Amino acid sequence: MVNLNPAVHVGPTVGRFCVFPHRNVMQRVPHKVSHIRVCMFWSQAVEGERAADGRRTGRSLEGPERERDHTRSVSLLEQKRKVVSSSIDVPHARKSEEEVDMDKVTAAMVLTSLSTSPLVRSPPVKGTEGLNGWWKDSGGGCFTPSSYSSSGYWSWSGPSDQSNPSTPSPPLSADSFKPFRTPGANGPAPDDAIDDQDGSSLLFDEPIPRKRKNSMKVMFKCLWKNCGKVLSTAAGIQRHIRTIHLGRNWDSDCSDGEEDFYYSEIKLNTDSVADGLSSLSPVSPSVLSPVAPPPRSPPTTPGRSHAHSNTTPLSRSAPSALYLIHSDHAYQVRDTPTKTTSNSNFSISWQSPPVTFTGNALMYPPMSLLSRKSRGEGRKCRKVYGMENRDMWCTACRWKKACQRFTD
DNA sequence: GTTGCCGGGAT
DNA sequence: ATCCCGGCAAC
Ligand SMILES: [Zn+2]
Repeated sequence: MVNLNPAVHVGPTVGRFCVFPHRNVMQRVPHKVSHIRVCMFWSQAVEGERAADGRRTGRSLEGPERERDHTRSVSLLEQKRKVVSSSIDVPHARKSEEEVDMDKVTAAMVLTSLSTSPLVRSPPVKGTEGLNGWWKDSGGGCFTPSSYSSSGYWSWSGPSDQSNPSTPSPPLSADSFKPFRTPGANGPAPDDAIDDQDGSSLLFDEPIPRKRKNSMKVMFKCLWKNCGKVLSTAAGIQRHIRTIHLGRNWDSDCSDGEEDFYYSEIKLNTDSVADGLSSLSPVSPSVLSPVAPPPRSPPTTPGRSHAHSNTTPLSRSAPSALYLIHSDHAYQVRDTPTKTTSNSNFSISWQSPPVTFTGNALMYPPMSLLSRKSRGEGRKCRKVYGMENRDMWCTACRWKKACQRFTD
């Protein structure tokens, strides 16, 4: 369509040479209606929730003449959210009673955490919709049994090695799931990485039941006046409070949770292992290792100048971005130098970032606001080659992803 | 206004 | 997996 006949106005002498974009001009035909069915990851039982939305993208040339017609987005978001909550306990099959129960509990917890907007822990999402951002993330992370493998990055792939692509996620989801789980829940699950002793996962009153990074040592401090005892396990501190201060009986059985109010979690930053390489271990190390070998905490991201330096050692995706940048260029059609990083599938944990926040009440605000990622200032393919040579751009640029040719 | 690119949709 | 785009923040 749109023939743009090259403005070959035959000049007096020569036809003016003109480069014009003949890129895949007719690539996207205006097409049909797409039902936006928001199929959440594990529940797609949404019916009646569809919006027909004729959205065509006639893209005839470059930029400015694309047309859009409908506005959705907000309502869409709304919908999604609804989906989540409405189908929150759509279990699959019959289960034993306990399990069903467990599901409910889980569901309840999820709901709870959805509705109580997280106070601190402002994830680096947009200012406007912190909650949404958060919600999205946890959605991906928590609810999917085998979430969305390529969770973070739009392209990842080890050309040759690559264990199967769907593996990476499990630890991930499992991990993020943790907070929402009831201690005994998974029956035989040998879970419990260091950080979550049975007792502690019960405390949801605390704003953030989130995953902890491991360079932190978490302690629990009794807040009872004049006490100030510090124990290393939640169970311990609970017991302490129950017995010493509340005068309850010793066996934990029915902890009505009251003691939760009297202790607080503090984290000691034992961050010493710096080694950057160790982090190559495929999945987020914290989850796998039972003993939480402090993998490393990148307080500052070495590579990219702008980084999203987040003071907390649990910084957001910075580190991963780091190796991603150099290691996965699979999509890169040309200039693919080599593909460093021998193997080790990096499946990046990626989703954890928003989840990170560690502390709770005690956490003083070192700086809740991290600088937003600044734009890399170097010019990129787009600028260099210009719109009209779009097919000289690197693939990433063409896809509006982070440029891989001119990395900063 | 433009540029870089994240998040996510479509295929 | 690949391609594309909406939209946003940084310019
Ligand atoms: Zn590029």
